Amino acid sequence: MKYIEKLRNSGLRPTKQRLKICEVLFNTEKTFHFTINDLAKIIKDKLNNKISLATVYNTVHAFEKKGYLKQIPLNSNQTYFDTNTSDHHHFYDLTEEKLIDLKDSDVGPINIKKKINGKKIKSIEVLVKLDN
Amino acid sequence: MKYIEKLRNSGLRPTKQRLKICEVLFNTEKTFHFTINDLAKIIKDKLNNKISLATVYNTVHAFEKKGYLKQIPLNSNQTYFDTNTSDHHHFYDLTEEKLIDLKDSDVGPINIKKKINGKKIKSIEVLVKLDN
DNA sequence: CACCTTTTTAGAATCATTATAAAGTACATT
DNA sequence: AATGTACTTTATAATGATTCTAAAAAGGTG
Repeated sequence: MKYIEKLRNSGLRPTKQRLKICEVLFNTEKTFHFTINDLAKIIKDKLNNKISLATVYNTVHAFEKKGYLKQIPLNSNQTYFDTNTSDHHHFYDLTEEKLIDLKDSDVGPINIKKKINGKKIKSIEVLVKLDN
Repeated sequence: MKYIEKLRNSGLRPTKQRLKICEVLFNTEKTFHFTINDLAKIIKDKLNNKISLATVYNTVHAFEKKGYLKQIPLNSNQTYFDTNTSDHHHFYDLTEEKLIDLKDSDVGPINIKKKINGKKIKSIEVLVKLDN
């Protein structure tokens, strides 16, 4: 399995649960956005494979810490994650409550002129809200 | 009182509670960021004036709907609001968990090249995360 | 296999937010 | 000023996402 090494190299034991979650998250052509509940639902319904909700939370947070997932800043009662960890931005369709990827080139360069003493820029994220 | 008209014009009855919250939010030189709990605490501790938490929630949401407040997209367990409703962006200091305003001119023009059929851009928000 | 550490798990706990429904208030009309 | 009605406030309960707990299970090393 191709994810065993990836996990070991990150200092995470390749457990059945983590490998299964890797399959769901990373074994696809396209990247996608999801909430913890989305993910738990996919595992239960599509894969007929019960993983405890606590484990799904633990794993997603572990993957995020390792840089395999990104949180998307958004005002929602649920936290959204993105399997696309490259620099890019989002449309958020307020009517349909759906996220849409914006390629970096769709936004053009962003140049932050202000500097804060002793602080480094870790990420720049643009959220474009859409209406009808 | 200067807020009575403002409220009436928005179709909101100028109740004691709403006027008090207006004082806290809008009767200051500088704009600021806050959570519901911050606001409830200010009312209770600094103003010795108990307003039910439900009312604080209702009022803040009413003000947001009328455009007097903006939500700040951020991954946090609490919702952050901004009394500055003009176009501007934010630094988020991950270490101190603090928001810092970025003037529009600190960021430079943002030109979204991609269009979505039948959708209008309602807002563009940039979040710059800071590290040590 | 034996040992030790990490991980999983079910269920409880937490905490922000929303819903409920009863009491209070604003305000237009008389 | 009294009345009626719709809007507000309030305390409290309900909801729902997330985190905690501590016991059982699994991974990995010798």
